[in-house]
Amino acid sequence: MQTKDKILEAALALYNSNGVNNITTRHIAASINISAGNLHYHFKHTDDIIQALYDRLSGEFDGIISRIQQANIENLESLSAFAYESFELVYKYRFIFLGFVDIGARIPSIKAAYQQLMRKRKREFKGVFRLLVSNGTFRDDIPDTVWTALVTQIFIVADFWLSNNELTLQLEGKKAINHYTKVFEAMFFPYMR
Amino acid sequence: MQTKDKILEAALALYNSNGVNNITTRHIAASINISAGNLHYHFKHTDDIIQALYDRLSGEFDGIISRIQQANIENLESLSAFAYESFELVYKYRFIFLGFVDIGARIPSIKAAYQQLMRKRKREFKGVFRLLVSNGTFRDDIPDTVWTALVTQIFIVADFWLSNNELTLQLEGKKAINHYTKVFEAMFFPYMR
DNA sequence: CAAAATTTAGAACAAATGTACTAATATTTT
DNA sequence: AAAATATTAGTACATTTGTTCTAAATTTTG
Repeated sequence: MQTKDKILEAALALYNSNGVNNITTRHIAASINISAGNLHYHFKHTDDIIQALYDRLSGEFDGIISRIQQANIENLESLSAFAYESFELVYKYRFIFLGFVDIGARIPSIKAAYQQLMRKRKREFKGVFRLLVSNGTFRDDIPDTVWTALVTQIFIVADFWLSNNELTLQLEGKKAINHYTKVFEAMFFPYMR
Repeated sequence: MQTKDKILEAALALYNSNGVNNITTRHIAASINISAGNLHYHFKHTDDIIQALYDRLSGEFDGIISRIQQANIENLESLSAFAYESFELVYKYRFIFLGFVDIGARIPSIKAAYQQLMRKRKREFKGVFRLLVSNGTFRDDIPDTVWTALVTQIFIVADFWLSNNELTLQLEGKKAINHYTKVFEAMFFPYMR
Protein backbone atom coordinates (compact mmCIF):
# COMPACT_ATOMS: atom_id res chain seq x y z
CA MET A 1 0.00 0.00 0.00
CA GLN A 2 1.12 3.56 -0.73
CA THR A 3 2.48 5.49 2.20
CA LYS A 4 -0.17 8.13 1.61
CA ASP A 5 -2.94 5.58 2.01
CA LYS A 6 -1.29 4.04 5.05
CA ILE A 7 -1.22 7.47 6.66
CA LEU A 8 -4.91 8.06 5.97
CA GLU A 9 -5.85 4.62 7.24
CA ALA A 10 -3.86 5.09 10.44
CA ALA A 11 -5.17 8.62 10.94
CA LEU A 12 -8.78 7.47 10.61
CA ALA A 13 -8.27 4.71 13.18
CA LEU A 14 -6.51 6.98 15.66
CA TYR A 15 -8.90 9.90 15.21
CA ASN A 16 -11.87 7.58 15.67
CA SER A 17 -10.63 6.07 18.89
CA ASN A 18 -8.97 9.10 20.48
CA GLY A 19 -10.67 12.13 19.01
CA VAL A 20 -9.17 14.39 16.41
CA ASN A 21 -7.89 16.86 19.01
CA ASN A 22 -5.87 14.30 20.92
CA ILE A 23 -3.89 12.91 17.99
CA THR A 24 -0.84 14.59 16.49
CA THR A 25 1.08 13.89 13.30
CA ARG A 26 3.72 12.24 15.48
CA HIS A 27 1.17 9.74 16.80
CA ILE A 28 0.02 8.87 13.30
CA ALA A 29 3.58 8.50 12.01
CA ALA A 30 4.62 6.34 14.97
CA SER A 31 1.63 4.01 14.54
CA ILE A 32 2.86 2.98 11.07
CA ASN A 33 6.57 3.22 11.86
CA ILE A 34 7.45 6.16 9.69
CA SER A 35 9.02 9.45 10.71
CA ALA A 36 7.07 12.64 11.28
CA GLY A 37 9.19 14.23 8.59
CA ASN A 38 8.07 11.61 6.12
CA LEU A 39 4.44 12.12 7.02
CA HIS A 40 4.79 15.84 6.39
CA TYR A 41 6.34 15.10 3.03
CA HIS A 42 3.05 13.48 2.01
CA PHE A 43 0.75 15.86 3.87
CA LYS A 44 2.21 19.28 4.40
CA HIS A 45 -0.39 20.27 6.98
CA THR A 46 -2.33 18.27 9.53
CA ASP A 47 -5.54 19.73 8.16
CA ASP A 48 -4.75 18.25 4.77
CA ILE A 49 -5.14 14.81 6.34
CA ILE A 50 -8.52 15.70 7.77
CA GLN A 51 -9.58 17.19 4.46
CA ALA A 52 -8.54 14.02 2.61
CA LEU A 53 -10.57 11.89 5.04
CA TYR A 54 -13.60 14.15 4.61
CA ASP A 55 -13.25 13.80 0.84
CA ARG A 56 -13.31 10.03 1.20
CA LEU A 57 -16.44 10.21 3.34
CA SER A 58 -18.03 12.50 0.80
CA GLY A 59 -17.17 10.15 -2.04
CA GLU A 60 -18.53 7.11 -0.27
CA PHE A 61 -21.71 9.00 0.54
CA ASP A 62 -22.17 9.88 -3.12
CA GLY A 63 -21.85 6.18 -3.84
CA ILE A 64 -24.72 5.35 -1.50
CA ILE A 65 -26.87 8.10 -2.99
CA SER A 66 -26.45 7.00 -6.58
CA ARG A 67 -26.98 3.35 -5.72
CA ILE A 68 -30.24 4.23 -3.95
CA GLN A 69 -31.42 6.58 -6.67
CA GLN A 70 -31.34 3.78 -9.19
CA ALA A 71 -33.80 1.85 -7.03
CA ASN A 72 -35.96 4.92 -6.27
CA ILE A 73 -37.32 5.60 -2.79
CA GLU A 74 -41.02 4.90 -2.92
CA ASN A 75 -41.65 2.98 0.25
CA LEU A 76 -40.44 2.90 3.83
CA GLU A 77 -38.15 -0.08 3.31
CA SER A 78 -35.96 1.71 0.80
CA LEU A 79 -35.83 4.76 3.08
CA SER A 80 -34.70 2.47 5.92
CA ALA A 81 -32.08 0.82 3.76
CA PHE A 82 -30.71 4.24 2.89
CA ALA A 83 -30.69 5.22 6.55
CA TYR A 84 -28.81 2.09 7.59
CA GLU A 85 -26.11 2.52 4.97
CA SER A 86 -25.73 6.19 5.90
CA PHE A 87 -25.45 5.34 9.58
CA GLU A 88 -22.75 2.78 8.83
CA LEU A 89 -20.81 5.44 6.99
CA VAL A 90 -21.23 7.93 9.82
CA TYR A 91 -19.83 5.33 12.17
CA LYS A 92 -16.89 4.59 9.90
CA TYR A 93 -15.90 8.27 9.91
CA ARG A 94 -17.17 8.96 13.39
CA PHE A 95 -14.40 11.33 14.42
CA ILE A 96 -15.78 13.82 11.92
CA PHE A 97 -19.32 13.72 13.28
CA LEU A 98 -18.14 13.77 16.88
CA GLY A 99 -16.23 16.98 16.27
CA PHE A 100 -18.08 18.46 13.33
CA VAL A 101 -18.47 21.98 14.69
CA ASP A 102 -14.78 22.16 15.56
CA ILE A 103 -13.65 20.73 12.24
CA GLY A 104 -15.99 22.98 10.31
CA ALA A 105 -14.61 26.05 12.04
CA ARG A 106 -11.04 24.90 11.54
CA ILE A 107 -11.33 23.92 7.88
CA PRO A 108 -13.76 26.28 6.11
CA SER A 109 -13.77 24.23 2.90
CA ILE A 110 -15.30 21.32 4.81
CA LYS A 111 -18.02 23.54 6.23
CA ALA A 112 -18.76 24.94 2.78
CA ALA A 113 -18.94 21.47 1.21
CA TYR A 114 -21.24 20.28 4.00
CA GLN A 115 -23.57 23.27 3.55
CA GLN A 116 -23.87 22.64 -0.15
CA LEU A 117 -24.56 18.94 0.43
CA MET A 118 -27.21 19.85 3.00
CA ARG A 119 -29.10 22.16 0.68
CA LYS A 120 -29.17 19.44 -1.97
CA ARG A 121 -30.26 16.73 0.47
CA LYS A 122 -33.02 18.99 1.81
CA ARG A 123 -34.59 19.33 -1.60
CA GLU A 124 -34.27 15.60 -2.24
CA PHE A 125 -35.97 14.66 1.02
CA LYS A 126 -38.86 17.03 0.45
CA GLY A 127 -39.32 15.43 -2.96
CA VAL A 128 -39.36 11.97 -1.44
CA PHE A 129 -41.98 13.06 1.11
CA ARG A 130 -44.19 14.51 -1.60
CA LEU A 131 -43.94 11.23 -3.46
CA LEU A 132 -44.76 9.17 -0.39
CA VAL A 133 -47.80 11.34 0.30
CA SER A 134 -49.23 11.02 -3.21
CA ASN A 135 -48.24 7.40 -2.91
CA GLY A 136 -50.57 6.82 -0.01
CA THR A 137 -47.69 5.80 2.27
CA PHE A 138 -47.73 9.05 4.25
CA ARG A 139 -50.64 11.09 5.58
CA ASP A 140 -51.98 13.89 3.40
CA ASP A 141 -53.13 16.14 6.27
CA ILE A 142 -49.67 17.42 7.28
CA PRO A 143 -48.93 21.12 6.64
CA ASP A 144 -45.89 21.99 4.59
CA THR A 145 -44.16 23.75 7.52
CA VAL A 146 -44.20 20.46 9.42
CA TRP A 147 -42.61 18.58 6.53
CA THR A 148 -39.94 21.27 6.38
CA ALA A 149 -39.30 20.98 10.11
CA LEU A 150 -39.14 17.20 9.79
CA VAL A 151 -36.31 17.49 7.30
CA THR A 152 -34.29 19.55 9.78
CA GLN A 153 -35.08 17.11 12.60
CA ILE A 154 -33.94 14.25 10.39
CA PHE A 155 -30.61 15.87 9.64
CA ILE A 156 -29.95 16.71 13.27
CA VAL A 157 -30.62 13.13 14.33
CA ALA A 158 -28.66 11.70 11.40
CA ASP A 159 -25.60 13.84 12.11
CA PHE A 160 -25.58 13.77 15.90
CA TRP A 161 -26.91 10.39 17.02
CA LEU A 162 -23.28 9.42 17.54
CA SER A 163 -22.68 12.38 19.83
CA ASN A 164 -25.73 11.41 21.83
CA ASN A 165 -24.45 7.84 22.02
CA GLU A 166 -21.05 9.02 23.21
CA LEU A 167 -22.62 11.06 26.00
CA THR A 168 -25.17 8.50 27.14
CA LEU A 169 -25.35 4.83 26.12
CA GLN A 170 -21.86 4.51 24.61
CA LEU A 171 -22.83 1.58 22.43
CA GLU A 172 -20.16 0.30 20.09
CA GLY A 173 -20.16 -0.78 16.45
CA LYS A 174 -23.22 -2.51 15.08
CA LYS A 175 -25.02 -2.18 18.39
CA ALA A 176 -24.90 1.60 18.10
CA ILE A 177 -25.83 1.60 14.42
CA ASN A 178 -28.79 -0.73 14.96
CA HIS A 179 -30.10 1.13 17.97
CA TYR A 180 -30.03 4.55 16.38
CA THR A 181 -31.33 3.33 13.05
CA LYS A 182 -34.42 2.21 14.92
CA VAL A 183 -34.68 5.56 16.68
CA PHE A 184 -34.42 7.19 13.27
CA GLU A 185 -37.04 5.01 11.61
CA ALA A 186 -39.48 5.73 14.41
CA MET A 187 -39.45 9.37 13.32
CA PHE A 188 -41.63 8.41 10.36
CA PHE A 189 -44.13 6.27 12.26
CA PRO A 190 -46.68 8.96 13.15
CA TYR A 191 -46.65 10.23 9.58
CA MET A 192 -47.76 6.89 8.16
CA ARG A 193 -51.23 6.34 6.95
CA MET B 1 -17.79 41.91 41.50
CA GLN B 2 -15.50 39.18 42.84
CA THR B 3 -12.54 38.30 40.68
CA LYS B 4 -13.77 34.71 40.55
CA ASP B 5 -17.08 35.79 39.05
CA LYS B 6 -15.39 38.14 36.63
CA ILE B 7 -13.26 35.25 35.42
CA LEU B 8 -16.29 33.02 34.87
CA GLU B 9 -18.19 35.78 33.08
CA ALA B 10 -15.24 36.52 30.79
CA ALA B 11 -14.59 32.83 30.17
CA LEU B 12 -18.22 32.24 29.16
CA ALA B 13 -18.17 35.13 26.71
CA LEU B 14 -14.87 34.10 25.16
CA TYR B 15 -15.71 30.40 25.01
CA ASN B 16 -19.04 31.18 23.39
CA SER B 17 -17.61 33.36 20.67
CA ASN B 18 -14.36 31.52 19.98
CA GLY B 19 -14.92 27.94 21.03
CA VAL B 20 -13.53 26.36 24.15
CA ASN B 21 -10.50 24.95 22.33
CA ASN B 22 -9.32 28.28 21.00
CA ILE B 23 -9.28 30.16 24.31
CA THR B 24 -6.47 29.90 26.87
CA THR B 25 -6.29 31.09 30.44
CA ARG B 26 -4.09 33.91 29.17
CA HIS B 27 -6.88 35.13 26.88
CA ILE B 28 -9.39 35.10 29.71
CA ALA B 29 -7.04 36.90 32.08
CA ALA B 30 -6.13 39.53 29.49
CA SER B 31 -9.77 40.25 28.70
CA ILE B 32 -10.40 41.41 32.28
CA ASN B 33 -6.94 42.92 32.80
CA ILE B 34 -5.60 40.50 35.37
CA SER B 35 -2.50 38.35 35.19
CA ALA B 36 -2.52 34.70 34.27
CA GLY B 37 -0.95 34.01 37.64
CA ASN B 38 -3.87 35.64 39.36
CA LEU B 39 -6.37 33.64 37.34
CA HIS B 40 -4.64 30.43 38.35
CA TYR B 41 -4.79 31.49 41.97
CA HIS B 42 -8.59 31.39 41.69
CA PHE B 43 -8.84 28.40 39.35
CA LYS B 44 -5.91 26.06 39.61
CA HIS B 45 -6.78 24.23 36.40
CA THR B 46 -8.45 25.35 33.20
CA ASP B 47 -10.91 22.51 33.53
CA ASP B 48 -12.05 23.93 36.87
CA ILE B 49 -13.38 26.95 34.99
CA ILE B 50 -15.32 24.78 32.58
CA GLN B 51 -16.64 22.68 35.46
CA ALA B 52 -17.80 25.83 37.28
CA LEU B 53 -19.63 27.03 34.16
CA TYR B 54 -21.27 23.64 33.72
CA ASP B 55 -22.40 23.80 37.35
CA ARG B 56 -24.01 27.18 36.66
CA LEU B 57 -25.81 25.78 33.62
CA SER B 58 -26.95 22.83 35.67
CA GLY B 59 -28.25 25.07 38.43
CA GLU B 60 -30.15 27.33 36.05
CA PHE B 61 -31.67 24.29 34.39
CA ASP B 62 -32.88 22.99 37.74
CA GLY B 63 -34.52 26.39 38.21
CA ILE B 64 -36.48 26.03 34.97
CA ILE B 65 -37.54 22.49 35.88
CA SER B 66 -38.88 23.36 39.31
CA ARG B 67 -40.66 26.47 38.02
CA ILE B 68 -42.37 24.37 35.34
CA GLN B 69 -43.21 21.53 37.68
CA GLN B 70 -45.27 23.85 39.85
CA ALA B 71 -47.44 24.65 36.83
CA ASN B 72 -47.61 21.02 35.61
CA ILE B 73 -47.28 20.10 31.96
CA GLU B 74 -50.69 19.08 30.76
CA ASN B 75 -50.95 20.75 27.39
CA LEU B 76 -48.78 21.65 24.45
CA GLU B 77 -48.43 25.30 25.48
CA SER B 78 -46.65 24.47 28.73
CA LEU B 79 -44.41 22.02 26.89
CA SER B 80 -43.53 24.77 24.41
CA ALA B 81 -42.83 27.23 27.19
CA PHE B 82 -40.46 24.73 28.76
CA ALA B 83 -38.77 24.17 25.42
CA TYR B 84 -38.27 27.87 24.82
CA GLU B 85 -36.70 28.47 28.22
CA SER B 86 -34.44 25.45 27.77
CA PHE B 87 -33.36 26.64 24.35
CA GLU B 88 -32.52 30.06 25.76
CA LEU B 89 -30.33 28.39 28.34
CA VAL B 90 -28.62 26.22 25.75
CA TYR B 91 -27.84 29.36 23.81
CA LYS B 92 -26.48 31.14 26.87
CA TYR B 93 -24.03 28.30 27.50
CA ARG B 94 -23.62 27.42 23.85
CA PHE B 95 -19.91 26.62 24.02
CA ILE B 96 -20.79 23.56 26.09
CA PHE B 97 -23.31 22.20 23.62
CA LEU B 98 -21.09 22.98 20.65
CA GLY B 99 -18.29 20.93 22.15
CA PHE B 100 -20.16 18.52 24.39
CA VAL B 101 -18.44 15.31 23.27
CA ASP B 102 -15.01 16.87 23.70
CA ILE B 103 -15.82 18.38 27.07
CA GLY B 104 -17.41 15.16 28.28
CA ALA B 105 -14.31 13.18 27.37
CA ARG B 106 -12.03 15.76 28.94
CA ILE B 107 -13.95 16.19 32.20
CA PRO B 108 -15.51 12.89 33.24
CA SER B 109 -17.51 14.43 36.09
CA ILE B 110 -19.43 16.51 33.54
CA LYS B 111 -20.22 13.44 31.47
CA ALA B 112 -21.39 11.57 34.56
CA ALA B 113 -23.60 14.45 35.69
CA TYR B 114 -25.11 14.73 32.22
CA GLN B 115 -25.85 11.00 32.09
CA GLN B 116 -27.65 11.11 35.41
CA LEU B 117 -29.67 14.14 34.33
CA MET B 118 -30.58 12.38 31.09
CA ARG B 119 -31.91 9.29 32.80
CA LYS B 120 -34.06 11.45 35.04
CA ARG B 121 -35.36 13.58 32.19
CA LYS B 122 -36.18 10.46 30.17
CA ARG B 123 -38.49 9.18 32.87
CA GLU B 124 -40.10 12.59 33.28
CA PHE B 125 -40.82 12.93 29.56
CA LYS B 126 -42.34 9.50 29.32
CA GLY B 127 -44.60 10.41 32.23
CA VAL B 128 -45.67 13.62 30.50
CA PHE B 129 -46.48 11.72 27.32
CA ARG B 130 -48.57 9.19 29.22
CA LEU B 131 -50.47 12.07 30.81
CA LEU B 132 -51.03 13.80 27.47
CA VAL B 133 -52.35 10.56 25.96
CA SER B 134 -54.86 9.92 28.75
CA ASN B 135 -55.56 13.61 28.49
CA GLY B 136 -56.77 13.34 24.93
CA THR B 137 -54.06 15.71 23.70
CA PHE B 138 -51.97 12.97 22.11
CA ARG B 139 -53.04 9.98 20.04
CA ASP B 140 -53.63 6.68 21.84
CA ASP B 141 -52.60 4.44 18.93
CA ILE B 142 -48.84 4.89 19.27
CA PRO B 143 -46.78 1.88 20.45
CA ASP B 144 -44.57 2.29 23.47
CA THR B 145 -41.37 1.75 21.47
CA VAL B 146 -42.22 4.79 19.40
CA TRP B 147 -42.72 6.96 22.49
CA THR B 148 -39.35 5.73 23.76
CA ALA B 149 -37.71 6.57 20.45
CA LEU B 150 -39.37 9.99 20.49
CA VAL B 151 -37.73 10.79 23.81
CA THR B 152 -34.28 10.06 22.33
CA GLN B 153 -35.08 12.10 19.22
CA ILE B 154 -36.15 14.98 21.45
CA PHE B 155 -32.91 14.97 23.40
CA ILE B 156 -30.77 14.80 20.29
CA VAL B 157 -32.56 17.79 18.77
CA ALA B 158 -32.56 19.70 22.07
CA ASP B 159 -28.84 19.21 22.61
CA PHE B 160 -27.57 19.58 19.05
CA TRP B 161 -29.80 22.10 17.29
CA LEU B 162 -27.04 24.62 17.94
CA SER B 163 -24.46 22.45 16.26
CA ASN B 164 -26.74 22.11 13.25
CA ASN B 165 -27.21 25.89 13.21
CA GLU B 166 -23.47 26.44 13.34
CA LEU B 167 -22.91 24.16 10.36
CA THR B 168 -25.81 25.41 8.23
CA LEU B 169 -27.93 28.52 8.82
CA GLN B 170 -25.67 30.21 11.38
CA LEU B 171 -28.52 32.23 12.87
CA GLU B 172 -27.65 34.36 15.87
CA GLY B 173 -29.37 35.00 19.19
CA LYS B 174 -33.16 35.08 19.29
CA LYS B 175 -33.38 34.26 15.61
CA ALA B 176 -31.69 30.92 16.22
CA ILE B 177 -33.72 30.21 19.36
CA ASN B 178 -37.01 31.01 17.67
CA HIS B 179 -36.27 29.02 14.56
CA TYR B 180 -35.22 25.87 16.34
CA THR B 181 -37.96 26.10 18.94
CA LYS B 182 -40.40 25.87 16.04
CA VAL B 183 -38.52 22.91 14.58
CA PHE B 184 -38.74 21.29 18.00
CA GLU B 185 -42.44 21.95 18.49
CA ALA B 186 -43.20 20.45 15.10
CA MET B 187 -41.91 17.13 16.43
CA PHE B 188 -45.15 16.78 18.39
CA PHE B 189 -47.52 17.73 15.57
CA PRO B 190 -48.15 14.26 14.10
CA TYR B 191 -48.77 12.84 17.57
CA MET B 192 -51.64 15.20 18.25
CA ARG B 193 -55.18 14.06 18.16
C1' DC C 1 -1.84 50.21 64.02
C1' DA C 2 0.61 45.83 63.60
C1' DA C 3 0.29 41.07 62.23
C1' DA C 4 -1.75 37.77 59.41
C1' DA C 5 -4.24 36.59 55.51
C1' DT C 6 -5.39 37.05 50.87
C1' DT C 7 -4.74 38.61 46.36
C1' DT C 8 -2.02 40.02 42.63
C1' DA C 9 1.68 40.54 38.77
C1' DG C 10 5.26 38.80 36.42
C1' DA C 11 8.82 35.68 35.41
C1' DA C 12 10.03 31.05 34.43
C1' DC C 13 9.61 26.14 33.07
C1' DA C 14 8.43 21.98 30.83
C1' DA C 15 5.85 19.63 27.59
C1' DA C 16 3.59 19.44 23.28
C1' DT C 17 3.00 20.59 18.60
C1' DG C 18 3.29 21.88 13.75
C1' DT C 19 6.39 22.08 10.42
C1' DA C 20 10.80 23.32 8.06
C1' DC C 21 15.36 21.81 6.84
C1' DT C 22 19.18 18.63 5.70
C1' DA C 23 21.28 14.76 4.27
C1' DA C 24 20.94 10.09 3.16
C1' DT C 25 18.68 6.37 0.67
C1' DA C 26 15.78 4.35 -2.75
C1' DT C 27 13.45 4.44 -7.08
C1' DT C 28 12.65 5.76 -11.74
C1' DT C 29 14.06 7.59 -16.08
C1' DT C 30 17.21 8.19 -19.80
C1' DA D 1 25.09 2.74 -15.55
C1' DA D 2 24.44 7.62 -14.76
C1' DA D 3 21.41 11.20 -13.78
C1' DA D 4 17.30 12.85 -12.06
C1' DT D 5 13.55 12.36 -8.99
C1' DA D 6 11.09 10.76 -5.02
C1' DT D 7 11.01 9.17 -0.46
C1' DT D 8 12.63 8.83 4.09
C1' DA D 9 14.70 9.69 8.92
C1' DG D 10 16.29 12.72 12.05
C1' DT D 11 17.17 17.15 13.88
C1' DA D 12 15.89 21.60 15.03
C1' DC D 13 13.08 25.63 15.89
C1' DA D 14 9.39 28.68 17.13
C1' DT D 15 5.12 28.94 19.34
C1' DT D 16 1.69 27.81 22.45
C1' DT D 17 -0.01 26.36 26.68
C1' DG D 18 -0.82 25.00 31.39
C1' DT D 19 1.04 25.67 35.45
C1' DT D 20 4.31 26.91 39.27
C1' DC D 21 6.99 30.05 41.94
C1' DT D 22 8.35 34.36 44.13
C1' DA D 23 7.82 38.58 45.83
C1' DA D 24 5.13 42.57 46.21
C1' DA D 25 0.80 44.78 47.29
C1' DT D 26 -3.62 44.89 49.32
C1' DT D 27 -7.11 43.67 52.57
C1' DT D 28 -8.66 41.73 56.80
C1' DT D 29 -8.16 40.67 61.58
C1' DG D 30 -6.85 41.23 66.35
